[in-house]
Amino acid sequence: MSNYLDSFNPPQREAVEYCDGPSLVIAGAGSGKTRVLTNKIAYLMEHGYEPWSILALTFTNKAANEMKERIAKIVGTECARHLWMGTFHSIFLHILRIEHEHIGFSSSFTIYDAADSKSLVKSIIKEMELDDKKYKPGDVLNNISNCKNQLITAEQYVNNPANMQSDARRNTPMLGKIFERYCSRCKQSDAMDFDDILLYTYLLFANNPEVKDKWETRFKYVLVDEYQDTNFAQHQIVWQLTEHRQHVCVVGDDAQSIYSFRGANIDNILTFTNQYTDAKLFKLEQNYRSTQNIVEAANSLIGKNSRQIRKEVFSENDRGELIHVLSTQSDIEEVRVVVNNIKKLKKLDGGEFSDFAILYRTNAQSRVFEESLRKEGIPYRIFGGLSFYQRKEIKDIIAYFRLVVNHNDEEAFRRIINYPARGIGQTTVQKIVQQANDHETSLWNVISDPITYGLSVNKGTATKIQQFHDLIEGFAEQAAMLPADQIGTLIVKQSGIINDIYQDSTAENLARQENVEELVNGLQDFVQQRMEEGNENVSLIDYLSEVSLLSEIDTDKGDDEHKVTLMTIHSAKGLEFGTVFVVGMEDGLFPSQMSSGSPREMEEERRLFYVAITRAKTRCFVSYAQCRLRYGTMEFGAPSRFLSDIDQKYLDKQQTMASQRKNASDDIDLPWKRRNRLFDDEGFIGANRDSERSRFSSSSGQGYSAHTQGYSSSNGHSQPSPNRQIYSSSSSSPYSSAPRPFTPTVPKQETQMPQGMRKITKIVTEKSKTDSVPSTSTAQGTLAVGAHILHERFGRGEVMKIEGGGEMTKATIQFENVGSKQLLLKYAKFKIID
DNA sequence: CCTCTTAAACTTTTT
DNA sequence: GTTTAAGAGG
Repeated sequence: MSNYLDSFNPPQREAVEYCDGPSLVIAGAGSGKTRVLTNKIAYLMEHGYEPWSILALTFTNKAANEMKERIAKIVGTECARHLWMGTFHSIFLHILRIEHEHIGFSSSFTIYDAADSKSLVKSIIKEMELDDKKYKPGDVLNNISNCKNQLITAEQYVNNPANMQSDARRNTPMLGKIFERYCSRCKQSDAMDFDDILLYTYLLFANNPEVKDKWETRFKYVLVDEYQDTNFAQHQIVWQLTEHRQHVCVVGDDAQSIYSFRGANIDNILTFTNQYTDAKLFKLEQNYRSTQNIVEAANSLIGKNSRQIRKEVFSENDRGELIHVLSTQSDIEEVRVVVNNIKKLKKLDGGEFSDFAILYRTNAQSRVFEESLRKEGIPYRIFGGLSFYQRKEIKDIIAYFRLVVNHNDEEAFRRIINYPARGIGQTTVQKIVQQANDHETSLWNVISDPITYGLSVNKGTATKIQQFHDLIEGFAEQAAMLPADQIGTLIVKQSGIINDIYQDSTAENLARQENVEELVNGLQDFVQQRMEEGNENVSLIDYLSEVSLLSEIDTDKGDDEHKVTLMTIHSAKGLEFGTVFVVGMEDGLFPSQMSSGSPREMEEERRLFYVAITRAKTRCFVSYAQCRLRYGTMEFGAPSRFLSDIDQKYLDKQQTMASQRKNASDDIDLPWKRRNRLFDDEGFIGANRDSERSRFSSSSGQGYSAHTQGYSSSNGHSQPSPNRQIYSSSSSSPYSSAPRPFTPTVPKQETQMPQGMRKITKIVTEKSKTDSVPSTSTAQGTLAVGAHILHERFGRGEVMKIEGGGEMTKATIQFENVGSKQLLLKYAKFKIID
């Protein structure tokens, strides 16, 4: 018997060792859930289960990776590598690719992200000439998503009279039709959205018993983490895979179910023992993370919910401090108080900034904190909001990758058909879509064979389309042979994206350049890592499969970095911090206005607050502001009702600002200067407030770099990881950028251009030289470089450059009074002088 | 066909 | 206050 089990408490140990039948582990916050899960997997492997016969499902890649690492420490890297461990989406995507022919997709189908889905719904609504006030794309998409999570196909939906009636009642009778079209369009595009991954997995198993048997036989034991967040589809898939052997262990905490908006059904965990009738129930109730005060306060809060599995979470840690409630006048003041507390506590405890987290309900709240932290020179990392892969330039490149891998991908096609601008506009795209719809085929097929599909465009446009077609086709040929990083680099260079992004060095473009470099570095890391692991799957499609399911928190590597963490409560789940600030505790914000409708939703919000509080190990602050700026207008809010849900004996209601100022002299970290500023700033609240904000935002042009900082964290620290060193400084890639230290207040590095960038600029100029036309004819005669012109609006100017040909000919003109402008000669109104 | 300006919509939470 | 959609002008 292994001795590592000795360190477990009795229920933990029982949960690890019980492997004969289904089990449900209810794991209170901080009760060592992950430790139980990882050790159970190790235990299984010691008891005859081969690693590849164990399936462990999580909700985030981060959780999966973390678990994998921890298991590797117990059983060794080699062994751990063969485990089937990952998110529901990534595991089943993998299986779907293997079994693609059973579901009518090619093996290289692509994934639509939320934006793609929305864009497709939008175009369908437009094509059907429906009113987008009545059919809001977001709502429609939600409907579709909910159906899929309930395993309802479009076909079933329209064939169910009940649905048709309720849609008619709600004055949206065409919902079913949109749903159908949406699905057929996805299929036409050989693409799946997130929900499809689960739906098609279920259908694959349901309709192909031999396939189901194969996988059910392979997975001799199935474990699921965060079971409270599974939706019906996920629940059913787990059932499909465990029906016969019933070797399943699910772990979760009903009190932390916070994803019902995404279809998560708390009933899955509440009624688990109904479906698996022999299931054993284990309760992990000892919290090892937090102080007694925090645990008991959280208990008193969650006790206000009605639907839950009874349990008594307790802590044997110190009693600890009370939960501090901070009342502030305004959002600005809230920020100041929180930031000051961080500085004060950091000094007091001598800990790291990484011990602190600021948690909020909505991403929009992060901004003011970000600005203040930057101003104070406090390092921070921020999650959510615009994730790396949602940035325009990144999405554009990914769209190229997708179209190269899957020519039928409609959303990728639409995104890049005219990026970089190649003179194929809306009208042309509309024509292509029209023909594709009429012939029930993909956009790509239409441009591959325009004559057969009756695509009528003028000759110039036809040539441009053909060129685009050949460009993608050319990439595809090479993609078949090259690893992802090489073909990726090739695409970035030859698609013209580089020309577009590196043509000038505005602050915005510099940030985009950094992001593109980061993506290319990521590509190289991806290939490198897989090669090192002996994994041969390093093609573009392998890369896409991975990144399309990545979220930002997953890509974060630098946990050990000394930075304050800013994130939504949702993304904080599973994490812990010494000191936690839960901010914006006001009715309407938290609980959110949207969830005031039903008690069910209100209970979910309460669970969310429970999650927030239980992230804290030693200290928890909760703050609210009496007024805050939202949607650009001032809003006044009452303290969150949840504050009164906590037993008041656990709360320390701190003084208001007025009395705090009186006592400020007692405060070791409020020197005169700052106290003065507090008074000064007080005057700003109101009239001058806007000027303060604009001062912030004017610096936020450079703020972009701070944001990027978060991503390049992996190559931003003073001691670069060995991995990074090899790849980012290699001369084989022109993308290398020097690691940049954290410089919160230093403006742009205009003066010093990174080596790599100069190189690229050179490539660009060389290229545009060879492409450029020395002179061109206009109605007025021949226009050549060096010619002087008189423009109707801009006045006198000199022609500096002429590029492009035919209708697309552009001239760069240096005007005497208004500077340099690019003019499309077809439209520009000017006369040639001399 | 492109780009700049202006108007409207927007904020839950995310794989 | 911010981002995106539609509209005008070149």
